[in-house]
Amino acid sequence: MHSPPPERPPMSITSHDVARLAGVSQPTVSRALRGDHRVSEATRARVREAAEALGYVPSEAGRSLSTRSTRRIGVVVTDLTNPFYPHLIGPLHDELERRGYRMMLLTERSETALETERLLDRSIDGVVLTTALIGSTLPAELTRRGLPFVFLNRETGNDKADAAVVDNEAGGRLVAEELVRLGHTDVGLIGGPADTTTGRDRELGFRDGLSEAGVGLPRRGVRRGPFDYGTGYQGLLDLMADSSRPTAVFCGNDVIAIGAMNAARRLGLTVPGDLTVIGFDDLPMAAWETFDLTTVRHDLDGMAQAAAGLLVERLSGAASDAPRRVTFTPALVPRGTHAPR
Amino acid sequence: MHSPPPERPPMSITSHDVARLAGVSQPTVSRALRGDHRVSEATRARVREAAEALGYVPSEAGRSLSTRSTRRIGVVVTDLTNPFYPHLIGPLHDELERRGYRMMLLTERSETALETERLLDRSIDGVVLTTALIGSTLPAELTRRGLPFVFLNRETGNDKADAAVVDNEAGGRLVAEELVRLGHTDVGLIGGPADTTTGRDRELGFRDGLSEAGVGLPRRGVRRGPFDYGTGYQGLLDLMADSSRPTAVFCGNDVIAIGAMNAARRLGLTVPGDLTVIGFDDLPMAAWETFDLTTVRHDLDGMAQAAAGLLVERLSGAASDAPRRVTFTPALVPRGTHAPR
DNA sequence: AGTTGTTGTTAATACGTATGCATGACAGCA
DNA sequence: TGCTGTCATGCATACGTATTAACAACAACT
Repeated sequence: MHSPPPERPPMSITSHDVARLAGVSQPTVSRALRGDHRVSEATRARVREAAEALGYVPSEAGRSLSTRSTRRIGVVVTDLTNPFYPHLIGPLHDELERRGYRMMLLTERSETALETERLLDRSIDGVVLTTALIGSTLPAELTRRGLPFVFLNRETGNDKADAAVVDNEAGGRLVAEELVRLGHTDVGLIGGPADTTTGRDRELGFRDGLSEAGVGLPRRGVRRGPFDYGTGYQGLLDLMADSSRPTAVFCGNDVIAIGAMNAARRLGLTVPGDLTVIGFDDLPMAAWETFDLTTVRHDLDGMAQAAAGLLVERLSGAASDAPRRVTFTPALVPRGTHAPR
Repeated sequence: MHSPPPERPPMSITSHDVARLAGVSQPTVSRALRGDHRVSEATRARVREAAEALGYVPSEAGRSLSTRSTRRIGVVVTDLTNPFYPHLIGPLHDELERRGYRMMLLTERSETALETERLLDRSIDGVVLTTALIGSTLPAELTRRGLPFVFLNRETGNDKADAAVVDNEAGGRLVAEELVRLGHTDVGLIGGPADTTTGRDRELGFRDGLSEAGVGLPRRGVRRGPFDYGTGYQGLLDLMADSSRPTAVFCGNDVIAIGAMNAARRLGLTVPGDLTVIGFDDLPMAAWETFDLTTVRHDLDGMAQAAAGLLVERLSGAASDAPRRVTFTPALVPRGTHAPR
């Protein structure tokens, strides 16, 4: 069974009520409150007063229906409890707000048709994809339906679309160069998923950097998994259970690195004495004394702002047709978890 | 040169298009797709087929306008980067989803009139308040406007409304009793804001528990601040700069406790050797080896689910008028950060 | 054969706002 | 005084869906 029909939701004030009170027509109310210059000052004042008195708030649905735009942006994320995303979404929210848009968070676990419908019911004007997977068909679908979108942080690899991303390869290479400089020859990698550009490209750059210096990355020195704590924790346990223990490990992001450090602690390994650990992202957490994590920093705020800018410009028709990419350059932040071999 | 200003947003399929293709009227499409039993099987099939073929997705605005309901819930939060909230919002999102509602995240810094409007433009059917402040006028305003809401985690103290909360006083008392049992007589508190029920009541219970055992909590042994890392970090530095250094500190939540532990590390204090630290919430982070934090656990998921349930029931009119409270009982989780004096 | 249902469908309309078009008032000008 | 133009406002309508009421078609009773 279910709920009985919710009789009549409580009355609410419409522009007609305001019009009646102010002694004008409904369209005049609309124009007056939206600052249309064709309304006389006297009338505008009267309308404002009436609206104020009644506590009038324009209906979002009515406006959307009429203007065919919602001033709302959908942001697709999978896992909010991963600290990375709040730090990405915070600045994104603020920047969208600043540009007159509201953020609508869409926490999608999978790309079911049902989930996709939520993007297509015209309740949002555009989409920010932060957790795109390589090979995802969602972007193509959005393009087909004419719903503008922008990649933030991750891409799909194939789709040509607006994007704000870090140069992940460069970041991976930075870490490789540092490890080489420190004299490490037995290195490990606990990377992100292979079907994400962030996972793939960081690994790619890391491998390139190593091989240029003649350092190998054996297959059994590599573990991969979701960008979360568990991946780092289990990944390090696995790596260390193997006969060829690495002296340094590059982790796909800070959260993985923190998982790895905790596992190291459990194994009684000191960092960086017994093991060098390097992360990626430079979340605030990385700077905590407990971790003091050496990592790769990039401009998370700037990236989020750029994505918001790209999308909003496209929505306003100000953008050219060609997709635009904004790439941020990462930098190594040396802290306390790396040491010479 | 390129696309003209997108005067007409790209065509989109409406129920009229589906009707035309299926050779029926628009209302029939509406009924057929929504499973109205008065539509014949044959017609329903034809309509479904047509809808499928055209890729029809009903317009959310149209539906909202007509039904006067959006199946959307606004969730008010201040700071997403505080790990506590994602852990609260995750299960909340899932439970709302399960009950057929979508979550709309409203990240509000302040209670300006402008912000409040977003709650009142009829784009949401109800509100979950997770960061209510004691003395806030927002709940009264919502009541006045007939917008149902529920308190989750925090309350305002005065308003009588549905709420899902922990017994914060009991939690604080648990900690006091444990510290007393361990023989601590010089105790400190780094609490949450005094204008939050979570901050106030945990302190209240803690004080009660202490005084019942004849242990005092001197004014200079108390620091308060936002429920964040910085509060814990600076709070502990301050406490330890004072002449009367406590041997144990109760922190308003886990995030504060982690800040405090990091400060302890900076000061060269060992935990729990030199200092006992106890938190509140039992976030996953608390169990990390690095912290191994003794804390107070409560059922975060259950609380979020309860809040969703209370609100949805009220929306469906199934709830009685009387406000209902669901209170969760906390329990001490002994880990590695507490020790006898 | 006439009445009464029953079933499946359409027509008309409501929801709240925004906008193109028409209109009325009034000033400026000759 | 008539003509033109500007300004402020109202009228009619569109947006997309859901719902009420009306209506056919047809079966089932008297």
